[in-house]
Amino acid sequence: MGRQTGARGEASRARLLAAAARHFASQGYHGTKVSQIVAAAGLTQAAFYLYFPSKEAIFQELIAGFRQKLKELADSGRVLAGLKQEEVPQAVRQSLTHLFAFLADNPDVTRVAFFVAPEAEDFKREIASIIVTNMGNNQAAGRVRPSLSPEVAAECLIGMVERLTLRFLLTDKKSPAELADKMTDLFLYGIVQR
Amino acid sequence: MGRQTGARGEASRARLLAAAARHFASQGYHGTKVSQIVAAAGLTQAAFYLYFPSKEAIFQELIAGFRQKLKELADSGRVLAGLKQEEVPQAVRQSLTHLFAFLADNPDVTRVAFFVAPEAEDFKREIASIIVTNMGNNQAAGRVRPSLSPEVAAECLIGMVERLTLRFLLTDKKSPAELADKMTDLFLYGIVQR
Amino acid sequence: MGRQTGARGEASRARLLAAAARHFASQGYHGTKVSQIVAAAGLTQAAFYLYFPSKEAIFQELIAGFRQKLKELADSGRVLAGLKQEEVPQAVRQSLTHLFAFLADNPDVTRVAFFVAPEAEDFKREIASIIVTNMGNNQAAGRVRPSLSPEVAAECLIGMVERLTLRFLLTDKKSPAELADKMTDLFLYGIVQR
Amino acid sequence: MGRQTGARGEASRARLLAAAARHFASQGYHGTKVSQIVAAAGLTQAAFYLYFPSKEAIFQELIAGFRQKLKELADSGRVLAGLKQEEVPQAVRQSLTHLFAFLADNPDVTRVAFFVAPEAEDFKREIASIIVTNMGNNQAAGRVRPSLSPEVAAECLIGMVERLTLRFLLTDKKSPAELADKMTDLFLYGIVQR
DNA sequence: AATGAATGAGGATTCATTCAT
DNA sequence: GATGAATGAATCCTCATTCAT
Repeated sequence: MGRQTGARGEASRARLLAAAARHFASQGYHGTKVSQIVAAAGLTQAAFYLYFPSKEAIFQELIAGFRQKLKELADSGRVLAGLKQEEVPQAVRQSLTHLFAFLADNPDVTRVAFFVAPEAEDFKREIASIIVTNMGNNQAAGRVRPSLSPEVAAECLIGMVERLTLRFLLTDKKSPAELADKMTDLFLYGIVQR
Repeated sequence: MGRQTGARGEASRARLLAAAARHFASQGYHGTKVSQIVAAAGLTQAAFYLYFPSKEAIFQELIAGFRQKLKELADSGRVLAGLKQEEVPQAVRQSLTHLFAFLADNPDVTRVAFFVAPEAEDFKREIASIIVTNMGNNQAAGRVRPSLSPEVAAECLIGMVERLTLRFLLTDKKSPAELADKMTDLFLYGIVQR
Repeated sequence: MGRQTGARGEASRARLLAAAARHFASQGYHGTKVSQIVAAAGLTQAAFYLYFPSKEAIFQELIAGFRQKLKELADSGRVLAGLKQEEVPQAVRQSLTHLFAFLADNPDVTRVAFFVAPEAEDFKREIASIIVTNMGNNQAAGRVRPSLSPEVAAECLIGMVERLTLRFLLTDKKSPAELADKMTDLFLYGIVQR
Repeated sequence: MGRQTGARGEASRARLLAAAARHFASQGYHGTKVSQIVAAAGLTQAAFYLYFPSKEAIFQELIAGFRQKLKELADSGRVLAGLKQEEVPQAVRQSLTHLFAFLADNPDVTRVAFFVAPEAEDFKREIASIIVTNMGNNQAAGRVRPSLSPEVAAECLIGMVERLTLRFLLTDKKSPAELADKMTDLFLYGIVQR
């Protein structure tokens, strides 16, 4: 809990974080016991408290960095307004690819931050409001249909990402690029054949 | 566990279920204590076990009926294939309205069954596979664009419902009809201005 | 921790209090483990928390009543000023007899409230200030030598009671009456032969 | 545990002792953590065990020297018997002045040895028995009133010193000389106006 | 139909102490 | 002369569950 410098301590700390992510992801916060985390990290319970002041603290640390990064990625839709009509799909596809790639890289933390943290809902609302702003701008720029509600569209976007991530990404069923491709197609043009 | 007949006992049982739904919805399974449920129902802890064999059991009972009903609603997209092209939007809108209305009627149980139950994921997969089938049929009937993946579209549909429910329905921000309307527009035609 | 009515619960509660007093008295607060208290009371640890919200709480409850009673007894020196000179010794003797009798009746709690509680010092200061007031009055009434400092005399009085209690009363070496008698002689007239 | 020679080690050891005294004095034995002692001494916990075999050991070392010195001071009442009646007050006053001065010089250790050590009681009994002997001699020599019990008088003396020390000396409210003066007056002549 | 009283099993956290470096 | 890292053994407290009444 202080200033460990040695590589040995750093490694133990990292093992604890990884083990915690794994367990929190699959069993939730209350379902995860400190005893399980330390067992998975090959340490004793007392050692846990050398690196984290509490179970709550390791949980928070796990999602803190993730959140920051995700907010940045959510903001990538910002640029659409400046593009030509025909460049839009490619830009959306790329943003989503980056997003999915990041999530696929951190599967456990993604689960924790998205689905198990009690603050997940607040977090998603923050993300949503970023998207709402961008969606509004894109609407004003004539890139998005005027009949749509930016608030609703933003939530739908998040909902789609959420489910696709859980269903195809974290299960290694589809690659980030493929998923981004399919989702872009649906989100931009809808399902109806015209 | 099932031979209570008197009206008094039935009422107590119902109070326990309602209290449990409220608490599970807002604090999750592990976060909800049997002591809280009985306190909210005006009974003692021992009385709880007169009506339910365990905490787990009351939880399951809470979501059982909900699941059945929801599967029926999910299947309402089945009819699309038989419709004329111009009747599709209205039919989708109506299905979603019914769905949202049902969810809005059971806000606590919706939260529990959708967001707190660990089996929620399995349940959603069941729902998804129903939708996949219907989506495939609609695609074959030329109602749905052939480039779309039914699996992906089904998950997206669920994700949208999920987020909109959580965000606008359970918070009384939008009516079932309004939400169905906006979502239909987006899901059928996408966001892009053509 | 709620409203137990039954005689059974009341008895368990009383056993816990008695056991706690015994252990706190001989081993101090930190030295006493909840496990020891419940073992002595013939209960399990969980039962402890049926009656007291915490170890700290049972400790406080133990000394609360004791303090109140003791403050009353400390104030009994008040009446001296109205007495004739030759009645003073008898009055002091009687006050001390009552005091010692009370302490002897509650040996464990006396030890706890006087010697193990961290707030014991504050408590003694309260007692001291009551005595200081009375001592001052008695001085003004010509019953107490003017050269004495009431503050110092009050503390000395407390110190004497403390040591005599610990040494002779709680060990059953002297009766309250005998102790009061000897202490009165010393406190009133000092040790010097004239 | 005793072969440190260097000045550096000696200084660390001294810092540990001083820090321990401070903490034991204000928080008691169980309330003081080894981690607090070493933090106050600017060392790590492992270093503690370079100088002391255990927490208990540093505690004992702290009070050992103090006890020896105090027993000598307690014995200073011995000489009264040889004095003329009019020299007695001055001699008592001087003894007490020395005693109080010593205590004031070692405030932390005084608190520890007098009020926190569990063996403090045994120690005080030793002191008491020295005083009893001297008091008996002084009684036989006609310096002390024959009606007094030496045992009781000795305990009262200790009780007075205890409280006055805690209340006025360790709080810097009165000087050793002043305290000795007031206490002598009271102890020799009592409170009653004749 | 319900309660007062109790429990077993565990859960997070703390602390004195150790040891390789 | 000192440290980083780790541990074993407790400790307080919680909770779902039981049972005699």
